[in-house]
Amino acid sequence: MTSKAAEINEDSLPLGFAQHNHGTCMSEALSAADAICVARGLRFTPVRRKALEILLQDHRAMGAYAILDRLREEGFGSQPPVAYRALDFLVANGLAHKIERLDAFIACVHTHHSHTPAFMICRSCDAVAEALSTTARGVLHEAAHATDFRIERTVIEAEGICPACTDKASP
Amino acid sequence: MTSKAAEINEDSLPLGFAQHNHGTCMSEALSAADAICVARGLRFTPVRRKALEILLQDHRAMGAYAILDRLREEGFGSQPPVAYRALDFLVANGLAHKIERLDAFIACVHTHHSHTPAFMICRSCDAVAEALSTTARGVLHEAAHATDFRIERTVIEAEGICPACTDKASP
DNA sequence: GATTTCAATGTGATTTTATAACATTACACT
DNA sequence: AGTGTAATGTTATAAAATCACATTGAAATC
Repeated sequence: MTSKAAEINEDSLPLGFAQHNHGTCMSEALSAADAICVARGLRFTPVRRKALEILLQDHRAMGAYAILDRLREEGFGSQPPVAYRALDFLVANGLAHKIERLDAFIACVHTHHSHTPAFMICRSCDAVAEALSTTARGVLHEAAHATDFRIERTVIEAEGICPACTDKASP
Repeated sequence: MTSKAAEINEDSLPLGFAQHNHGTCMSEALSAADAICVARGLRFTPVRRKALEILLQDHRAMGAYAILDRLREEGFGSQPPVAYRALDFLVANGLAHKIERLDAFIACVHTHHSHTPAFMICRSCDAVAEALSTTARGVLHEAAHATDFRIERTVIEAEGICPACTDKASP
C-alpha cells in the first residue's frame, strides 16, 4: 500500500521501509543478543546492553555521540570512549552494524542469520533498511576469489530515495 | 605518522594488486578527465586538475588532509575546504571515488566505463583495488527494485588481505 | 567595453567523529 | 584472599568535515 499517505516521520518508525511491531522486535532482538553472548562466552555488560537498547528503541542509524548522550542520561560515563567501546563490541559481534556512509550505527535486525549486511539509505528521511543480501555476498566473494583477495568484512550500502519519499515527491 | 593511508613499503605500486605502466596510466587518466570535462562543460580548474594528478601519482587511497598538504606545496590554498571542494568535484564527476571505510579518496581507473565502483581494501598494506563490478550493481539494483528503493549511489567495499600480503604471511 | 552574475577560491573558525593514554574498577580463576 | 585480565572512567587530543563570509574570476548580458 504505497500511497502518499504513507507516514514515516509520524509515530511509525521504519524498519526497513515497512511497518512492524516494534515492541516485539525489540524484545526479540535483546533475547537474541543475550543468547548469542551466552553461547559465545561474551560479557553482555550494562553499558553494552543499554547501547543496544538505545539503538533498538530508535530503530534508525544513530551517531556515536547521540548514543553517548543517551548513555550519559542513563548514568554511564560521558566520554566518547564509553560509546565507542560499547559500539565496537556490538559491531564486532554482529549485534549492530556501522553505516560507513553516515558514520552512524544501527541495531542488527537479522541477528539469527549469518549474513553479510547490506543497507539502503534514504537521503530524504534518513530511514535505513537492512537487506538480507546473500547474493551480494556471493558476487563479491566471487570477484575476490578471482584476484586471490581474502575478504574479512564487507561494506555494501545503497543511497537513494525510499518508496515513501518517492511517493511524497510525485504523487 | 602511521595513518590509515600508510606508506606501502616497496617500490612496486599496486594498481588493483598488479603491476602496470604508471606513467601511461596517469597521462591517459588525465586526458580522459580533460575529455569528460570538455564534453560536459565542466571547468577543470587548476586545483581540481592538481588534486587529480596527486591522486594519480600516489595511486592509492589518500586522506583529504594528505591531499591538502600536497596542494599547499603546489601553491594552492591551505585550508580544508580547498581539498574538500576539489575532491567533491572529482567524485561528483566520477573522476575519483571516496573509500568510505577509510575516509579516503582514490583516482578512478575506469573513467571511460560507466560503472558502479567496488573496492577491495587490504588492511595490511592499504592497497586498494577497484573492480569492475557490473554484477554487484545488478544484484543491488535488483534488491532495490524489489522494495521500490531508488538507488542513486552505492558503496561497495571489501576489506581483507591482498594476494601479496597473504604470500608474505605464509610463503 | 562595461556591467552584471554566478561559480570558484581563499581563509578563519568551528563542528563532528574518533582514538590515545592511563588510572581504576570488576570479574574469573586459582 | 590473591592474581591476572577484561572492562570502564576520564583527560586530552587527533582526524575528518563543514560553516560562514570575503574575494576573485570567468562568461553572459547589456
